[in-house]
Amino acid sequence: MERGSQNGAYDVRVMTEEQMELLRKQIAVYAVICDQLVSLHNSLSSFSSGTNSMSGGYFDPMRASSSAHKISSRHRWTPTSTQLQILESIYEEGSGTPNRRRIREIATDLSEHGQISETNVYNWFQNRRARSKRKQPQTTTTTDVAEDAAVTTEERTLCGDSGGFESYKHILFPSPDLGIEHLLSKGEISGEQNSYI
Amino acid sequence: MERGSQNGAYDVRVMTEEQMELLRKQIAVYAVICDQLVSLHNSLSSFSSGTNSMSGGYFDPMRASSSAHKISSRHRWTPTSTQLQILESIYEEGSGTPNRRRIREIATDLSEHGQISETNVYNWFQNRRARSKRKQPQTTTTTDVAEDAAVTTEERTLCGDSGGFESYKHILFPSPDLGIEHLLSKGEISGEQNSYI
DNA sequence: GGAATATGAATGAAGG
DNA sequence: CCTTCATTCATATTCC
Repeated sequence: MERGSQNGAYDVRVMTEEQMELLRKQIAVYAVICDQLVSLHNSLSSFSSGTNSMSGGYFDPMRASSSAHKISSRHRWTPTSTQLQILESIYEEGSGTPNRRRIREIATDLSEHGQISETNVYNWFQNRRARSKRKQPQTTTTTDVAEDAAVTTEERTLCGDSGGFESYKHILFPSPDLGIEHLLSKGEISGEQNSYI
Repeated sequence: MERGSQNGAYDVRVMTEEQMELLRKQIAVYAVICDQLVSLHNSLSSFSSGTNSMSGGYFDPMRASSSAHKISSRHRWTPTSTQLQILESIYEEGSGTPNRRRIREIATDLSEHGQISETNVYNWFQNRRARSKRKQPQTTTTTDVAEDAAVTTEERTLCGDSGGFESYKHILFPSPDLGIEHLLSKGEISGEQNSYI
């Protein structure tokens, strides 16, 4: 890493005051964003549930951050976040079937970011493709259910669409990096708060 | 090709289910980010000010973030009693491995008694089988369990406070569109070598 | 109210 | 490729 370790023994303090300040501002920005999102979430839940109040109300933290994920992880390989990002990128690139050569490349590349083997990469692509393909054949035109709320079935299920979010690259939300000055503009942000810290 | 392209028929709803799901995911992502930021903030304040941590007045992270974990939650399908009975019957029937066609049949059949998808049926059989298999050999010897006890849950290293701010190395500020899947899937934000700064 | 349990769902890996 | 299994996670429920 480029973060100067050549400092010698003194690695304790790695941030300057300005950096610290910057960090605080960023924290504040995220706090604002989060606040807005909470509001949004609230409106969203009340909106989506519509007739059937209970089911639409809660959402899925989906293993967001609760488990610290064991260190040893003896059996199953689990891609690190960096690896996952890279893999997703490659997958998105469209080069549908990475051949053996490509697999090897990718594995070598990813090994920079954590333990990985070619088999892992291979399996990952296999599974990824299969999962994408296995979109639910039941067309998700579930819009009709809303009117029919008379039935006592409290479970307005959402069907198992899950997993098919390979195309979420286009997101509706602004990147915090972009929104930062806008959100904080009232303050006096000096112009160099761009890159993290 | 024909996969759900006829969505256009229903335009009353501005968001499709997928978009909604996407939004939920993003909200969850921001929740995670915000949570990390709060931790970071805490470390920061306790470090720098020491005397008066709250006075800085940068913002109050408002515990919303901790609750933000709960912010989203996707509803989980639950079979109705009728559905469960039918499923059990089919399972008992001995046709142990319902293939794709069978699954589809069952799903169609069960949809008469409540919302259900093929994936639900599939998962149900998978889980049912696995659980049956595990229950059986459980009766006898339990002597072997202790062999590899080294891997307990290991406290969450997420907030390695101690020194305070140097722990920011483990906190990254992912761009939401990039970090979405790994944040949502594993939440292993800490401990990995994420390159930033 | 928190631990223990049951269970739906996600996913890496194996087999064919 | 496709299917299946094993493992793990997250949530809902229940019990103390």
